[in-house]
Amino acid sequence: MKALKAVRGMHDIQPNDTELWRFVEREIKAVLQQYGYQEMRLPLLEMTALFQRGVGENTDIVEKEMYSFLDRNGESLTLRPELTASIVRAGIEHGLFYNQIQKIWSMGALFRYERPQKGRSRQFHQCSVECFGVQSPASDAELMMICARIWSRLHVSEYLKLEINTLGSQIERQAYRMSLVDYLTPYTNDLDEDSQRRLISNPLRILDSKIPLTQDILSQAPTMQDYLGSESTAFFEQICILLDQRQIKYHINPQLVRGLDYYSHTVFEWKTEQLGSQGTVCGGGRYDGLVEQLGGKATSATGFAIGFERLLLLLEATLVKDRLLKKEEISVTLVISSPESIPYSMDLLESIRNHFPKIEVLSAWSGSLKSQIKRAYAMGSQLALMIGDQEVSGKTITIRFLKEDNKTETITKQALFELLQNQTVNHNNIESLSAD
RNA sequence: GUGGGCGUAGCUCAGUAGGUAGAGCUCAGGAUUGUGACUCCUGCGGUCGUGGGUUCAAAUCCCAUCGUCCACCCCA
Repeated sequence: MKALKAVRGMHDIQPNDTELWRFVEREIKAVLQQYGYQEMRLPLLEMTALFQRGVGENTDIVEKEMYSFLDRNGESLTLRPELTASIVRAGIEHGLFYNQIQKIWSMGALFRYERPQKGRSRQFHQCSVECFGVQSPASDAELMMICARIWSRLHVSEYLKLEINTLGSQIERQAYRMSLVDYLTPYTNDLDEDSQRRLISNPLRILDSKIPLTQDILSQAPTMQDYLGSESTAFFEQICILLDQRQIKYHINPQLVRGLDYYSHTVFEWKTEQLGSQGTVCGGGRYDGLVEQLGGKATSATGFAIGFERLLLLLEATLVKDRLLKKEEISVTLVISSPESIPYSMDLLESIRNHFPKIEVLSAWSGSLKSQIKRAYAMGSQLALMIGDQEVSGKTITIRFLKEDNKTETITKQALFELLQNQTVNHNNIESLSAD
């Protein structure tokens, strides 16, 4: 029989790692709430046409990376390769964009059929943040500030660099695109294979080619800036002013293009050097045309997406992870000397759980005394509750303070509860102090 | 889709003139008759990724295949 394994490129997140995931999710949500964003939860499956129209027919995502299949009724469905299209679809469907400002986030699993490598898997997770109905550049700048605040809370600011660029309006972009094609066409044979292909399908993408010869040719090419109108220029400058004012450092990268078709005006990426070639942890920009393109009325929109796997890799690579995850719960571990102690102990533990919902109450119910004690230390408990025949018959508990010189004493259940009460109070005080 | 590295115990890995598998860690039990960490002893644990081939004999050589990692590509 063939061994059952996870599908290629789809990874289990194991118990050791979920704590970090939950921590990061919690921090991101907290920041988003500060800015008035609300959560939306969406289906994993959408009609294939949504992504064809939303993401763009000649993007790599649509051309070769989608998990598409026919439903039983013959309709083509696709596992979502990104969140923005789904959010826009849902917004249109429920009339959320009708003369309203909507600030929405969503997070979850996405699917792209790609060759797995570091920072890239076939099922991965993003948090996508979108602001609809605000045409001011303040909206673009604010999104970058949200990101900066998240990095700060996660202590990774120093590892992430912001790059920004503007693609101009649709019309300006098209004019530039034509002139770029005109410029490059005579050099077609000198371009690398991929760039030759993109000359037809998506010429702007050639700008961020890594091939030296292609970059040589591009050095004399017309630039986007030559085609920006005064409005677009002012819009971009306003964003820079706002970032400067808040002392958020950025680098203007004229080669920054981004692969999805729907962007216009602002595009930005947060990159790190720590993760090898997949260093973009967060990317976003303005996509004023998307709502209309998907059948809604024209609506300004900006947004970004954070890649969870890459963010977590960064936390691990920089060892920030170890600082973030300090165990804060009060924890006690039961140690019994024989199975005869089980009924008395079970009753005690359930009683503790009733009175102290926040305390972690652990038990192995088996193994030698030695191994149970070892486990109590390993789990980080403050207290071991040791129960044997003497405790059962005397209705007492022998406690051992695992964090303070292993002091041991035998006390009544009531005394134990008072002790736990005090510990909980002290613990809460410490917590509220450190929160300031 | 293209190229390269790697798949041996739960984990990290040794095993390179082909001779039917080892270590450390972890875990369990004991030395210590009711109390972790050090030390010592014992034990659990492997169809050597999978399938073919060469050979008296394959973890080792050959082929295929799958997975993984890194890079290209692309993006988060």
